[in-house]
Amino acid sequence: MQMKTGVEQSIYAMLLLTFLPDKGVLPGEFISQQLGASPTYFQKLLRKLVHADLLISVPGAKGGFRLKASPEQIRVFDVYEAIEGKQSLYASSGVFEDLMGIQNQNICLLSDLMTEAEQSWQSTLKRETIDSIRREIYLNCPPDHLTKLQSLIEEKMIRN
Amino acid sequence: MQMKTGVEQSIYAMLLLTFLPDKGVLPGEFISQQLGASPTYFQKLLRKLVHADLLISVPGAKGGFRLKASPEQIRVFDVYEAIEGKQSLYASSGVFEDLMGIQNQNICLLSDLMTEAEQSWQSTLKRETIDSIRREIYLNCPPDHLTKLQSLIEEKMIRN
DNA sequence: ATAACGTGGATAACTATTGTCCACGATACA
DNA sequence: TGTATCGTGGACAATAGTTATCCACGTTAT
Repeated sequence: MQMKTGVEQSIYAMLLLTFLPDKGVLPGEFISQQLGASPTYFQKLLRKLVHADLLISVPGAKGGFRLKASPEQIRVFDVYEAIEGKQSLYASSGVFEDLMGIQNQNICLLSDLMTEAEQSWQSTLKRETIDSIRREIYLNCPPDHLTKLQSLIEEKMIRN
Repeated sequence: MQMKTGVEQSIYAMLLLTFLPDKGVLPGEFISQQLGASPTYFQKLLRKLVHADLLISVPGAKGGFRLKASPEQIRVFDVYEAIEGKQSLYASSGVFEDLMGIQNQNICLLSDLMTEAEQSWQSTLKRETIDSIRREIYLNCPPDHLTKLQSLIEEKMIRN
């Protein structure tokens, strides 16, 4: 199994949007260009993020996307869940439970273990936020790159 | 993303094989029947388990499969890895690193976090073994079901 | 010899993911 | 009020990954 590439792209999109000043907005096509993603499919990802209440979309000319909450409040997990959905990594088929005659009991053998494993995975993703990644960028990124990107965004963004 | 159903089936197969007495062997078709899996595809899973050194296969008439190591030595993770392969859940595309001008450095922003999350997930799967699940079965399974299954296996198995 | 079993490759069916297209509604601006 | 720009949602196509089938082959017990 592999995580969808959309999760990575979405997290990067969120990161790009942290560069936006208040009330600024970035068109979806510009974001997808920066990430080298297919524009039309990327719009679908953005809509998922809007549905998950992570982004606000502004329709019409001078429209675009903006973070709904502050970067500190957006966990990496929230983005993950918005794209991947809420289904768990493991779904018991129930065949073995049948074989063992423990259909209706709550001893799930594997399920418990898998659930615990998935919670470990998720808890790591819940610990870090978009802001904590952004801070790492500020620390490790060459300053000239940062300012270049900043000015590119200010050029392409739209104020309302 | 979803875990392959083959992982679940493989773990159940390993559990079934713990019922085998020493030097006994179970044909692949019998195992797949018990698990309600497609016989031909299930053989492929069994071969993966053989390649991963978890099972021993005996060819020829009276052939079949048997655990290679004792159940205490086989971690759930080993089965998971045998079926899913060693590729990690997340593979960085590198686009964002390019955008930020940090291509060659080892600050990986997301990668570190994802790696850590995956290790959490894996460590849970490394903690439990086929034997620890088998013990749970012995504790929670109705004794008559257990003896019925045991005698079915003794009937279908092949001694060498 | 022959029947029963595992092996590995080729290939097909199925499913999920990714990508495209288009008609539509909303908004800014001339 | 018209037009250009943008997001929306649905239908659909392309691609990739997973599951399933088939077959010719090697091995072993009888």
